[in-house]
Amino acid sequence: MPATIRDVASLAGVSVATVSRLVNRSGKVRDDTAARVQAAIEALGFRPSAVGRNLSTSQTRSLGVVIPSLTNPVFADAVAGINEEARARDYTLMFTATNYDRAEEQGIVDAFLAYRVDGLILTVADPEDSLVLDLLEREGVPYVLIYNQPNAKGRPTVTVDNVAAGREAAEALAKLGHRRLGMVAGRFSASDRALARRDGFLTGARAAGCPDPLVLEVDFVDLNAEEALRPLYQRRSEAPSALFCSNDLLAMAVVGALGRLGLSVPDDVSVIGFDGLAIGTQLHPTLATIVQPSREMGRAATAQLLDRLSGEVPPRTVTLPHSLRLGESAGPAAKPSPTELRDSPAFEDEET
Amino acid sequence: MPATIRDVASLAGVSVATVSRLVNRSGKVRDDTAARVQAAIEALGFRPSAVGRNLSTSQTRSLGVVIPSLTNPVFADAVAGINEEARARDYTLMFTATNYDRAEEQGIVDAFLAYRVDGLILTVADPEDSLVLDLLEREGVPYVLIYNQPNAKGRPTVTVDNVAAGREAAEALAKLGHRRLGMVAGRFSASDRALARRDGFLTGARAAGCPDPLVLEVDFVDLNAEEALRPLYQRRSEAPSALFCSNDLLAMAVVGALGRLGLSVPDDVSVIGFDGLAIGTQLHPTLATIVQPSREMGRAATAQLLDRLSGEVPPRTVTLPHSLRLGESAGPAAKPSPTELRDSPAFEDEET
DNA sequence: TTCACAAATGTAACCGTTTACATTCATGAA
DNA sequence: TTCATGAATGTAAACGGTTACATTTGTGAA
Repeated sequence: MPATIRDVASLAGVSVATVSRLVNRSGKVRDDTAARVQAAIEALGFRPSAVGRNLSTSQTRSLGVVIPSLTNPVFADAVAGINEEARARDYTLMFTATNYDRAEEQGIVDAFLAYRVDGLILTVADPEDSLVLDLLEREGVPYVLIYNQPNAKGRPTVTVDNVAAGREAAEALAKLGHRRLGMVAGRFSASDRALARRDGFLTGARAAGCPDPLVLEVDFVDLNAEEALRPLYQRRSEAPSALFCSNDLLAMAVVGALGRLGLSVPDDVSVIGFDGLAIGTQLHPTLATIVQPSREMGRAATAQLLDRLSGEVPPRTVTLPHSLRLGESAGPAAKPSPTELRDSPAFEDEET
Repeated sequence: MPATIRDVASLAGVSVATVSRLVNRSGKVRDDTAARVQAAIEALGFRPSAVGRNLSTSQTRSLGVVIPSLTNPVFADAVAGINEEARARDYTLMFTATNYDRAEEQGIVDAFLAYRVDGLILTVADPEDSLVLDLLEREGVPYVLIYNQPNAKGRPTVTVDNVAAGREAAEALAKLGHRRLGMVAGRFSASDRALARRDGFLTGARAAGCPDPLVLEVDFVDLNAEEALRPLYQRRSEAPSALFCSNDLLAMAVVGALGRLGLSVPDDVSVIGFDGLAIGTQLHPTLATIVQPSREMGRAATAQLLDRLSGEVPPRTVTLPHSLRLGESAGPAAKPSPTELRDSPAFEDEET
């Protein structure tokens, strides 16, 4: 139905090659012919078909984006960054969320490959053991991971140092005087990064001489933070006085749940999240968190991928800097009462 | 580089037509030939090119999605719904965010049209006066709006009744005893729905016999809620005791800002948002809000669009039900002190 | 066995571009 | 005027599928 390059050519009385050259500035055309062709293009409302072009050039100038979920704003931020960079370079995005479902992941990548995307940006459950990534390698389709941990298979990733960040979270809490630390995380099976953050957190806690933090794994998708925390805070004196959460959304829920359990943040319990969601700075108390540059990660991943497509650079793993944002939700530990001092499991570790 | 249908055909010793028929189940092929072809497909790792198919069938089984921003989870939720429905029907999504920028909007739609998407789902700044929508009409490309207000031009939209919802917000606050109402909104120029919510809110306030609410327009993208609210709450007795916010993200920021200004929610000020973001139920206090079924809106828009593509239904505007979720952030108005009673502008309106 | 008819398969044009290569045109030098 | 040369333009073959139509094969009835 829409006008084709042949329609334009015949209306302007030139060959398709000339039209193509003009449209793509890929060759010289005399000014007067150019004007005639241009007029024909406008008269017909000619819009070159990317489909035809894709077929003939065997590239699509499109990228596939595969992330677990848009419900977590951290991914939305990354997609925003991907979108910006792709737009700037005149690439188009094919997009989908997998809802943490591996079969879905596979189906989607199949679809993207059928569309012949030039490359993919994705976050997968486990990069070490991922059929989709194996498939991409086999087919030679370039890709970059984001958020995923750098891994033994050397798969190119743009991320932050989750282990170091976890360690810093523990250190920060210890420096505030907390001894009884805890961590609340989503299922580790769905998130290699949460696992890395935990490892760092445990290391940091030990290094600071704290007893091993309690780690609470919760169902992030269908969360009831209050129920999850209630048993823990039934015996308040033994419960963690500071909680590290594997992401900000979780941290916000934890702060809310503590409030509803009658505990004050940060007076009774400190909470620190991970992600650096913008909304965290607006809340009261503002959310303490490890900030990762999500938008920038999206941009960087896209930039690398597109550079690779134009053959300039090899795949590589990039670690972007994170930072600690000490919001109001993390405060100094309360001075323990004499009884608590005696009962506390932390007591024996205390320097004297 | 990848195997083509001709490769498969020649390896299996059949014609391309037979391969095509098998792949698409579009015609009969004898069992033994089918097996031979199947074997060839697997041997070559043949993956039919959507590009070739698109060209020859002149459809792409892809949809364009254009929304203002992913930073607001309400859009992310809708996209999740769109994604689900599209996947279920085997359509692929091309996606982009416009950052509330009209030029960007135009460029993106141009790109999507070049890719020959079969249809579009979008949220625009102003559906009455939108060059992109005019363009789509002209080109005869089917589209559905989401979130946008039903409009004079009869453009198909999936939305909630924002006016009624705004009215209900006012009524709910009035029923809690509030008289001095206020509204905090993003720029109306970027959001026809915020405008509709305001209109409804004002109507509702009047109907309940409240003085006209103060309306505060703030910069949503680069928000400093505390600064925006401070002047208002300098003279607390005259300031609104209840605030309606044009979206949940704003409401969360307002609750936070009030807290930082030393005001308690809901004891000093009640806050009610709009959207029904999931995180609102996790906060403390939980966020009162008008819930709109974002995911469902995305699904419904997609379903309608795809049904139209298969020629079954005409375009139409659909209004989905919203509901009031009375969270903890909205509470009864404080009994005014005698002085306040005398000074209050609301006093004269009070029933006696 | 022959024939009619249906089932299975094949042939080739077409979808809308790009582009290598061929051709024509304009220009200035001889 | 003729010719060489470079600039401008044209021709036609891809690219990877689908599909109308033609052809071949197989089946059962006469």
